[in-house]
Amino acid sequence: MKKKELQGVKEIARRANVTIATVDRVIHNRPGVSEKTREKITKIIEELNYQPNLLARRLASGKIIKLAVLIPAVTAETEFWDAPLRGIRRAETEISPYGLQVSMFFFDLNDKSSFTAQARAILASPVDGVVLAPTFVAEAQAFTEDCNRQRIPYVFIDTTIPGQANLSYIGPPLFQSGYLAGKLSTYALREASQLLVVNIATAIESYTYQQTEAGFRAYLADHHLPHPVLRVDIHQTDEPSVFRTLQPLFGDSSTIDVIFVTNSRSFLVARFLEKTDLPRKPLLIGYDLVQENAGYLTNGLIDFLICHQPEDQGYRSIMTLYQSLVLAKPIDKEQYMPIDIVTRENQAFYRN
Amino acid sequence: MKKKELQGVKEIARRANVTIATVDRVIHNRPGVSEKTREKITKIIEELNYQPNLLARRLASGKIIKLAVLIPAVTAETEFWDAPLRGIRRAETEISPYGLQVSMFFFDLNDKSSFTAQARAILASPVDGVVLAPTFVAEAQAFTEDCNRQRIPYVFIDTTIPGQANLSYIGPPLFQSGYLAGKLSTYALREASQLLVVNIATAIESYTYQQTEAGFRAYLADHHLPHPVLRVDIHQTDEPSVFRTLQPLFGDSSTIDVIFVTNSRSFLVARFLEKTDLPRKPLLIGYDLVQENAGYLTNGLIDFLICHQPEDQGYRSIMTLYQSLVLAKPIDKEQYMPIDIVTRENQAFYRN
DNA sequence: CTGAAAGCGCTTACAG
DNA sequence: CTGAAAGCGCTTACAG
Repeated sequence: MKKKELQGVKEIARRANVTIATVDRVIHNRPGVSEKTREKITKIIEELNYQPNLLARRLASGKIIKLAVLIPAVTAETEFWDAPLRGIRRAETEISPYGLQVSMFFFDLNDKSSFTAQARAILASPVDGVVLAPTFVAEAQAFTEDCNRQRIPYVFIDTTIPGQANLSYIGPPLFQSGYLAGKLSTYALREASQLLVVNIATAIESYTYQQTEAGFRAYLADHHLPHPVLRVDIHQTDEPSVFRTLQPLFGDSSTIDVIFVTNSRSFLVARFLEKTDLPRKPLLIGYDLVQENAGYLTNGLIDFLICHQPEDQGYRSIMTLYQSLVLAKPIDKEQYMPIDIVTRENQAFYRN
Repeated sequence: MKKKELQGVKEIARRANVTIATVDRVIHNRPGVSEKTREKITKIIEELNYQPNLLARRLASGKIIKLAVLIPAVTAETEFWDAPLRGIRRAETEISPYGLQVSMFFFDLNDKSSFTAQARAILASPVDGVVLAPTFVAEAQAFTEDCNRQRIPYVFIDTTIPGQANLSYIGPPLFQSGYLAGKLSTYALREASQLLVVNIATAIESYTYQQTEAGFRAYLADHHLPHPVLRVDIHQTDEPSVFRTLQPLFGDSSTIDVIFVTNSRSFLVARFLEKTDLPRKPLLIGYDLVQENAGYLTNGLIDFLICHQPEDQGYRSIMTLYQSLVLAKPIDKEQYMPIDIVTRENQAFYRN
């Protein structure tokens, strides 16, 4: 009577007096097992506190899990998206040995129809999970409805749409991010100061900008700061458009001491400041350590960049699907990124 | 003639007209293979751009890889170490399915001999890799020499010793961290201001404090700020000792407008400020979002906490060994953490 | 409803 | 110096 110490399904099978095939059926809730043996096996599984060996599982099932990613293409103007892309690639190399595969689909931030076309391409072939930036609200909703119908889980990255069935949102806490910008503003406030909020984007209606600005104003209100807040929306992202809009605001008697740019295009404002002769440089707060911003941070025209670890956002978006699909872990619906303050002094060590 | 598409070692073996055992020998550079077949197999491996299946490898070799961690015990006074510990635990659960095992060894920050005793305990049983905080220089060196001799790789966390054979250092860039503190100081500087650097620790001689203070002073020098910098070393970390030392510095005519505490014990200074009636609260800059500091950040007695993602330091230390030992990846000798600025406004989202 | 067998891509003795 | 075989802990048809 030698009882070898068996492991896993074998040990369960031995104790239950069945074969491992039956054990496997119970583990995966597959039909074709009598209630009696199902109960017996379930009990043993609990007794043993059985944890499946994931390596063996992935090795045995030849299946490849397919993930798709739908984000803006990286251009000179939208360099921001390079960082999430890097994070996605890093996650991919990390999990590809375990039988996962990631396909990229890029859309044009200036063209809603490109989003729809790419979304369609994703659903044209089999896919087990999706990461997307739901920049265009209506188009994104049409897509997620299809996903819901086909029971394909999806994760929002960088932007969110409230009230969706997304597995998770991975991105900044927008309101609080603007709130911090409000705080940073105070370092430059004098009695007569005015503040200026600048939105430079083609999709100004975005939930993102509203939330961010609301947070910014909330800080000032909470601290009873009476300084007026101006705001300009610049719909075209080219340099002439930006200059044309800003010039009238910075006359000789301008008291704008703080400029808050609500996205990564603060370098356009810095460029304006660079070419304009002002008696006193306003404090300039922007978003994201993209290359052009980095230069202006170094030379002092931009004072603060608020960042939300874009590389990590990309990484986490993939890993979240991995954890849900492969490890069956529960997932937090909101995964807020930290609100990082990047200055000239710490920028070299920032993980972008 | 049906040629099935074989994978991995099988395909290599088929092409080389040998068995997979021989292929395995070549892959692992084991002896007992004729030069001729070794060459033939090596060539095929290159042609195929063969990537071993790590799952299969770990599954087949029953071996368990053992890691040991040597860090300070978490106490009320050294709560900082709770965060790296959490990161280590997170990494452990992530990699334990792949046959890794982590053992913890804690030493007492007030007792060098406890470090040595724990170091000895680590080497008493088989171990494949070590993470350690080399707080006590001489003791740590004695230990790492043993590791060198036994060819056990080790990673430094949070603190480093220059010129060692450590696989990697994972922690803050100290000088630059102090430099940033210098920058933050300037928000409170008036013409007559003095600045105060406070070291509160039992091991004042540490390389860490020297570097940090050097960076702090360097910022002021680089920007031609003529304000005097005082410095006090407080060797005992109890409240009375701290109060006794600080009191004389904050007389009625004190012009100290900035206090920079070089480690996580800024809450002790905050407590002093809380109980002392000063005409004008100095700007207080400290390190690490430990609980006691968090409270003073919220109520405004501490203005800035500089943090270096301690949880992530722990996580990375283990993952670095994993990547080296299991995936045979090359490792950066310096893995500098970002220099994060935590304020009342963004503290809720900080990943500590 | 249950089982016997092959196989995932490797490693590990052991035999010759 | 090389090979034949068993096995790691699972999954997947297929048979009954």
